[in-house]
Amino acid sequence: MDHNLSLKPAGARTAPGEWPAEPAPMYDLIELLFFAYRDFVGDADRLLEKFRFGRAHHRVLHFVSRRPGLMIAELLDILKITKQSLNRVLKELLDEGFVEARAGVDDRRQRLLHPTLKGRRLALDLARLQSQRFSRALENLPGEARAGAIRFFLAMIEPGERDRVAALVTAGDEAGRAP
Amino acid sequence: MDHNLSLKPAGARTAPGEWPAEPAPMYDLIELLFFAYRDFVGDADRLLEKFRFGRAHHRVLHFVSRRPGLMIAELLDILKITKQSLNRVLKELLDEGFVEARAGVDDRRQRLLHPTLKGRRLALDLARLQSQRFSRALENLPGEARAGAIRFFLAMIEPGERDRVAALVTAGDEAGRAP
DNA sequence: AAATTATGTCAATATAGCTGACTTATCCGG
DNA sequence: CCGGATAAGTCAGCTATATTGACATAATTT
Repeated sequence: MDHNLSLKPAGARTAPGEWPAEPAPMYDLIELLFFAYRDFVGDADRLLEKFRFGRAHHRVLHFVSRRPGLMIAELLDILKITKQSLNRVLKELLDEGFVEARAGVDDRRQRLLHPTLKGRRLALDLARLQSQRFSRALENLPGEARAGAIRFFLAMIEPGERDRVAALVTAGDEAGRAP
Repeated sequence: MDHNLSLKPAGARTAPGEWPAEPAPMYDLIELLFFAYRDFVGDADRLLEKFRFGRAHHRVLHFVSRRPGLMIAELLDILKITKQSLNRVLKELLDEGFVEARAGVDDRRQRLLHPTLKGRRLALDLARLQSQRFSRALENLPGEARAGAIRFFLAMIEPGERDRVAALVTAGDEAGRAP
């Protein structure tokens, strides 16, 4: 099971007589992340297909389920897409009853997004699929692998975004319980 | 720097009096991988934009640079796209002199793909950008983090594909040197 | 009342992928 | 040497996801 893949030091592949010894690109990490991510989203893709949804729908449904009561503007900020892009996908989720929008209480211009029961179920099924892949991956790895992966992913995120993302990820722990 | 993010055990968030105690989805890993991957590809996207190329061009250029002499069929198999999809981007890379195709020696139907000097330079620049993100991420992590990440990514890949990918990743170590 | 904000909408465009159908060139086996 | 298989290219049309720009509406703030 141990593929023993490229665990040699990354640097120092320079012809003899060259100077600053630029480290070699980390092709192993680059390629493995590419394939790992592809398989990771592939799980969800197959389930989404049955509802004629795409990845865009998944992302919206996911964050609406994780942060019920989310404003449109917040969602746009998380996803970093334009409102026109969001609208097509969101409209389909609303029309087909996976998400519902309630007018804000203190500001009635706001449309606060909530998952419906159906929406929560699909979001949970999708999250379970992806969690299963993580579980299976972690099964054969040492116990600290999960915490290590979390720290690694966080470190990969753009520093300026890191705190926002960390807040988002932990915030979801409190929300998403009360219907 | 330590965000101490969701390092609590994942399971056992069930209302009192429920039975098989299904583990809670790993929202932290799911979301962190999403954001980490987005920033990871974002680096390359910005450079590619200057050449009016997209991610599709990047993937083709990357694998052609890593495995010079690659056949079209092999490339299709790696990327898992159709030849029609490949053709558009490959044609642009050929037209603009980043990649060149040479007829196979033993089988002249084959078009063996090679990066040009220009192509190799761009591929290297892109790989360097992404490697820098890995380096910066690993800087603040323990020494075993790199090997841990490699094992984790490999474990995330679909089991049936794992050996192929491992072979691909290690194979690149031998190729990519002789022009 | 005027300006700002939150959201929605119309139109056009780009990129990246897909299916299906058909062609060309080459190779290989009988 | 012929016929089938293989490697690749091409044409047409479709979908999904995103973009920019311009404009509309309603509610809130100043």
